[in-house]
Amino acid sequence: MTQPAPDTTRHPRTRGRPRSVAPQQALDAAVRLFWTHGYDGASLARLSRQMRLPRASLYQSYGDKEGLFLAAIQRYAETRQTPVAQALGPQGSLASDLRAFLEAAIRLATADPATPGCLIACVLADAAGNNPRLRRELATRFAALESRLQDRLIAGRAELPATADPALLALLLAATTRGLMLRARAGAEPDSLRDAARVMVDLLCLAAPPPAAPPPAAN
Amino acid sequence: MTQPAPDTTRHPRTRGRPRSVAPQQALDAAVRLFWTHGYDGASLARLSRQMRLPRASLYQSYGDKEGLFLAAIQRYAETRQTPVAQALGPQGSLASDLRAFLEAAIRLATADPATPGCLIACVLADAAGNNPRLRRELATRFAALESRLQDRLIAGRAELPATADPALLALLLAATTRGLMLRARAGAEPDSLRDAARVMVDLLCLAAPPPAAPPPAAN
DNA sequence: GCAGTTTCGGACAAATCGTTCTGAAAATCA
DNA sequence: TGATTTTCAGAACGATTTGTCCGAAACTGC
Repeated sequence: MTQPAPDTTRHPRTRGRPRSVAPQQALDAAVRLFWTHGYDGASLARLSRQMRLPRASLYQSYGDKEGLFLAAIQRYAETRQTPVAQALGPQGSLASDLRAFLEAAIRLATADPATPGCLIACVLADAAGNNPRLRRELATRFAALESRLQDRLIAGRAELPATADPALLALLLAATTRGLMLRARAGAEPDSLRDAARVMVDLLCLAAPPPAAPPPAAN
Repeated sequence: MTQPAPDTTRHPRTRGRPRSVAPQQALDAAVRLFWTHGYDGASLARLSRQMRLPRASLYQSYGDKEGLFLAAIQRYAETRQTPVAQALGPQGSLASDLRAFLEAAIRLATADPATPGCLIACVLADAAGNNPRLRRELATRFAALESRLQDRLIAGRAELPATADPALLALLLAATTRGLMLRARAGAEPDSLRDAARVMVDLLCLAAPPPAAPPPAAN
């Protein structure tokens, strides 16, 4: 009654009554709600309302609240986190790629005042305190980002001090990134975060004397 | 009945029935519970049990759950955060003081497997998502640490690059510290965090050519 | 010993939580 | 059209939540 059934799924046709809202669109609403209110703070009543799905459908699709949360995390990772990681390239110098990465992370954490910080670093991290399954999910997500950073650092190790340990630097960079996003959740000026991020990259890359072959993109 | 009333307060004498447990001791239990389970995850039933105080006494003393949480945050700041900040000295070189500070922070976040991470950076940060009062509390706590770091950096600016901005470096260092503690909550090896912290200090202080007067403590 | 005062201890109330159930609605297949 | 299948829409469930209440207990001052 609310919607004239706008197609919802791309799959040719299913048997029963069509869903009134596309699953991805519903998940986006769940992402926003968890992002804003946290795992415990987002109640099924509000989730059902914002997602425009009856509670029964939520349990049918995701099993329980934890399953819905994990699906929202997955959706967030695909639509929000992956683009940030892709800013790492490689497409420019290591320094410029790192700058682009941190810039994208800060933009993600400060774009919408209603969803400050990072869903994974701020919300999942807290919810993982109790729940072993969520804790494993968090560890996996953290390790994935660190692995991605490490790969980029190895690819650009010519622009790093010779003694640098890519694994350690990746852990450090990931921690700093999350710390900046956490600071955004507490309400920091995006520009000050940007400045701090630039300092971080300068510290990392200016510590290395420019090797024989200077990187393509100077700034 | 449970306890033979072990004095509880230092104040000479109050009128009515003495509290069965010292307020600070009770708050320590609240700190542990919030630290482990988060704000929403720590129910009044468990808090009352672990603190060995009836719920009525909790509401008498702290008004509501939020007030109790803020009191626990205050207690945590006094007993856990302040010692970490005091490691900043100044008592040695800037590099060694920063190393001591980060080491203390990492130790705090990894000492007890039951209370991983930082109560402020991990738990309060999440709870601040909704609550304006908690959000202001978080911003205040964050700013306090950054101010303390900035003071130490200014005091040791001779050991920093001349172009360094202490305010920005303080923001960056605080973010990195919180990111490392967040990583600890997700379950990281303390030693790898320590190594990353050392890299951070090296990046910061080795970027500066040693000035005329070398710092007292070399390493 | 007798008021006065404060906390204890546990029950209680109202609301909200996650979860399940039921019947009507809306589509496909035959 | 009629049978089948899936979702919608919302009520209902038991458990748990925060917050309150009240009599008994334990202390001080007189």
